[in-house]
Amino acid sequence: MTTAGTHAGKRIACTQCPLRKRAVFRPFEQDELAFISRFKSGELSVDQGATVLVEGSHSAHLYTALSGWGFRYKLMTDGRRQILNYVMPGDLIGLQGSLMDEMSHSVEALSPMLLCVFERDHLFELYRNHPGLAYDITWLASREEQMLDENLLSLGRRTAMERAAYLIAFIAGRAETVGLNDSNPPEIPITQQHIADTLGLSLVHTNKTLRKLVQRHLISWRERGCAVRDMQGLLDLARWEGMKETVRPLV
Amino acid sequence: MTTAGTHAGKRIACTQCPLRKRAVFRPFEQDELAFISRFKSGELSVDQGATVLVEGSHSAHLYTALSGWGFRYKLMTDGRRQILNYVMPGDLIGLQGSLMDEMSHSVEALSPMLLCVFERDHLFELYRNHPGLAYDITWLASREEQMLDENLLSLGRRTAMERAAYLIAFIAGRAETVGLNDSNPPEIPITQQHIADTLGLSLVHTNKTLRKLVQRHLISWRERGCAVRDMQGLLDLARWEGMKETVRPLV
DNA sequence: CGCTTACTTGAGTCTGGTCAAACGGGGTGG
DNA sequence: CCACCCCGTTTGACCAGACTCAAGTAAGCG
Repeated sequence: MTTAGTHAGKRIACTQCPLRKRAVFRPFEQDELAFISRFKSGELSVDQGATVLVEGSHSAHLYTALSGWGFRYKLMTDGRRQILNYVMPGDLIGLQGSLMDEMSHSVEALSPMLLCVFERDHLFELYRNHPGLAYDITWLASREEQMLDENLLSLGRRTAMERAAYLIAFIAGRAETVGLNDSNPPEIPITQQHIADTLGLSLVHTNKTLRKLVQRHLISWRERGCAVRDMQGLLDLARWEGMKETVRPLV
Repeated sequence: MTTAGTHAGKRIACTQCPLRKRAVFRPFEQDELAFISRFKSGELSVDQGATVLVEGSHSAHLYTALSGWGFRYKLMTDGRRQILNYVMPGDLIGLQGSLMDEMSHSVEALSPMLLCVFERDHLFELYRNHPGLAYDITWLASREEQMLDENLLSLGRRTAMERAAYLIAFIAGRAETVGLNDSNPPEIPITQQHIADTLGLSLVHTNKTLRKLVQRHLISWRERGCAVRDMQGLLDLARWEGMKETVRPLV
């Protein structure tokens, strides 16, 4: 819940960024890369469980996840927690804190994470001098909105089983496109409590639901890890078409 | 469900826009207004119940609501409907259709609506020549995200009563800041089915829940209309702080 | 070895869902 | 003018999915 991370100078130059080599990310122009490189003020490395951004704060930074897993969530005053979405490499976080006065959600690391740090003060300069990048940022915000719409549909209209199937297919699908499959089979480093807090279900009922998915050979579960065994089965069960992941920008 | 609307030339010049006079909207520079005026390609007037944008389409337009009420929603193939958010004057809609390949949700009018029409093809020009406006568009997208986060928390973690209270307070609060209170007391032109589809509840249970809110004198209800009678009571019941509505751009 | 974290499982309860029916007002065709 | 219908709302009876409470297991760690 607490814990910090280590700031460090730039270790990786943006031009060398390994993430950028992936096919999902659109190729950037030379001058765009140069600007981003200047825009980048450092790297932040955080431990599993560390809080990267906190609700209510007015963060001076904007981050792009480079590696690892995290999640965005909100808390109610009485402690109820709702996980809003998961953070994976290539995702931009903290935009709200930069644009509006303060963050309206928190972000926590699910695994060790490496983040690229940008100064919010330079954001407007980006808008002024690099319309293409500005457009990209809007595009990323719009994509986040799309994911939230999808999650909202799920919470509102799917049954527990459908929701669980949807969620796991959703996370696994995203993870795959950004190469979060270090282990084989690729595993999602998550706790049943996280799933419960995402689906809007109790821990106990989540457990029973996941158990059924395991029995149907759709997924497998081991402590703090979930792996997809039958993606199509999950999609069918959730009555979901899957996300159309298109080429996208990496700021 | 079907129905069209009438396109019309510009009736109102952006400089004369009555919405813009409201205190919630930040004052624009002369040149910004001039650009927006050129960017605006017309007005669209739609009837109650008309579909403004449809999921899966690749719209050539982008709209700003000028007057009236609407809502964004998604459908599952088997007909389940989830309302994602409500559209009120000043809201920008159709951005997804402009940035991404296609809309991932539909928009329907709850009342007659007047919309300002922009050409998606000119959007990039806006980014190129008016970084301030580009920034504003991102800001609006970010605000939408904030509202979705809030709705997600509600669906996931609030009880039926809390959800209903939250929703009505949320809508009424937003409506007030943009002056959607033609009638007195201001009424939300909505059906219990809409509420149910927003809250993720059945129609029957929604009815019973609303009935309780009426009995507690928190709201009043008449056919197709809901009015807040005790805003603080609703906020307390929902354990919600309300939205901090700050000055915002109107594109 | 004892403690903690994460996952399991069972029993009983309750919130919210489904089914069915009815009401009231507005509109329409006869 | 009246009968009829439709839409939105209301209510009751019954059912089930999800919640809470309570325990227990298994793995990891100091």
